[in-house]
Amino acid sequence: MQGLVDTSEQFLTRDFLAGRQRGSFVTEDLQTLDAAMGEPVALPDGHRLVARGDVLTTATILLEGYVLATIHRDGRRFVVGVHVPGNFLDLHGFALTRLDHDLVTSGPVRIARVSHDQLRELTEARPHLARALWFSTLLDAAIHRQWIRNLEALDAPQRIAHLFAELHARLTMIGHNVARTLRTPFTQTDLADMCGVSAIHANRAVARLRELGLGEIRRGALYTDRWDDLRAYAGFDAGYLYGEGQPSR
Amino acid sequence: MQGLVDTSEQFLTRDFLAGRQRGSFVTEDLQTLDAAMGEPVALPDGHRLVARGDVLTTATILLEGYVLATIHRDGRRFVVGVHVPGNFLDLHGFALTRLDHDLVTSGPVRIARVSHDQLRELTEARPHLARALWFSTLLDAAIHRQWIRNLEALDAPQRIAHLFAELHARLTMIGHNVARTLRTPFTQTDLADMCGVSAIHANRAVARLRELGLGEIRRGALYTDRWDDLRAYAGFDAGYLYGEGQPSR
DNA sequence: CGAAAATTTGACGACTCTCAAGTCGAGTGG
DNA sequence: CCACTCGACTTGAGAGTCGTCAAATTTTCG
Repeated sequence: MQGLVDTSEQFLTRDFLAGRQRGSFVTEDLQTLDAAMGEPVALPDGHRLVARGDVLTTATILLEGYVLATIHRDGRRFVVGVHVPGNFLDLHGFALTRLDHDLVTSGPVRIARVSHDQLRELTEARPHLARALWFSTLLDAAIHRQWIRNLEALDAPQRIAHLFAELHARLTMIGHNVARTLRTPFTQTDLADMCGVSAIHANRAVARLRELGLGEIRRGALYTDRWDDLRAYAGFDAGYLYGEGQPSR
Repeated sequence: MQGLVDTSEQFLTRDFLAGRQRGSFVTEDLQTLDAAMGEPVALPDGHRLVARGDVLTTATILLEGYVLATIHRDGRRFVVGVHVPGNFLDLHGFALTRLDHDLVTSGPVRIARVSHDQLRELTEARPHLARALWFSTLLDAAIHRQWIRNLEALDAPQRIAHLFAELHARLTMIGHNVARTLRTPFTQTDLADMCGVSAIHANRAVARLRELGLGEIRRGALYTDRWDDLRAYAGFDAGYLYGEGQPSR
């Protein structure tokens, strides 16, 4: 039934900027980038791809799975970002040399790498590609800003709802089917660290969403058929994701 | 006494990436960028330079003063970033076309603009300049990540302390003298909106810092001679600002 | 001086944290 | 198949942080 024709690895960059207005970014740029990438690599859960302060010489694209950006302090972990397939994980390190955070897999993951040297050549030869790569890092920044707003504006149940609403939108952009079930490898502790609350309180927040009938979260998966209500509850507005639909207002 | 020789406007980009490892970014690039910029413009307090969703055709550098990045929701304002002189305010709009947030002056401000068209020419002709501009937006993102961590990890007094510690570091990089007094135009309501707490609670947090002897905040200005203690209290680590000193760990 | 804005204080309730204990679930060895 | 075990999840209680409402005080500025 499946596997007769496997196109999933035909283009490593298939999901890169998928669902976005790629603008003057042409197929040829994508193919060139694709050709520069190394072989896909599989990594297990909990693998640290990059540590804060490491000097980077390659950039990594996420093909499958989830990766968390974390900052540690006094033994506690704080999650400052989530990557989904199609994201360059450490492209910030191309210009910054080092990252200010760790990158850790959440669940099994597949990635592919491209060297900074090749990236430098490609970007100098292809302005559109350079623009697209820049664009993708600005997208990260826009998501960061939304997370800041969420932490400033929302309580715990709303933050968790917003997180899943965002993942729903981002995964939809890359063609995942998340109509009624959004599966993730996240434990409630992971959710807590992403939302800036204690694990115990995250549990109560999950219970609250269940009470409200907005969704049921079990072992990382959110089951719901009320996405609109969930989004409204979280104050979710997809503008900041710069999807190819309408502008942000 | 003043004004005999005014060098402050000789280079509009004087503070751009000042204090950072500008790397292969050469003086010639700076001068070229400088030449492309329009005349400086003065703006009053509370002026909105850019509204969320506006289609941008220019980029703006901040010459003097402070500008807040804000997101609004249900009539409430949330501050997601602060700009100091030398920052490009809306460079994200160069690749994104629109911004996901508003940019509003806090106190009197001076800016200068450069058109996207000129910027496009410059960046395509000068890879180093393109890299430097990209770098500066990644710096914004790194600051965003730190703010996320702060909101996740710190209580109100610590958040305010961290904010001033960050401003101290950023202003020092561009040569401001903030040895014992850091002046800002921020009201306690501004501080509250930056830290994700109510204005009343921000007031209590300010009082707490005074009680602890870490500093006195009056009309936006922080008076202290205990910067080290303030930084320790806030868990401040300058690595994320990518100053030209040491790496982030 | 007088109006408006900013700051301060008090009271009470809501949200969230920590400590402690108990339950559930998947995988292991007998 | 059952007992065991470890991690994840759940629940309860008490305390700390923070939000809101209300009102007083101080500062700014026309």
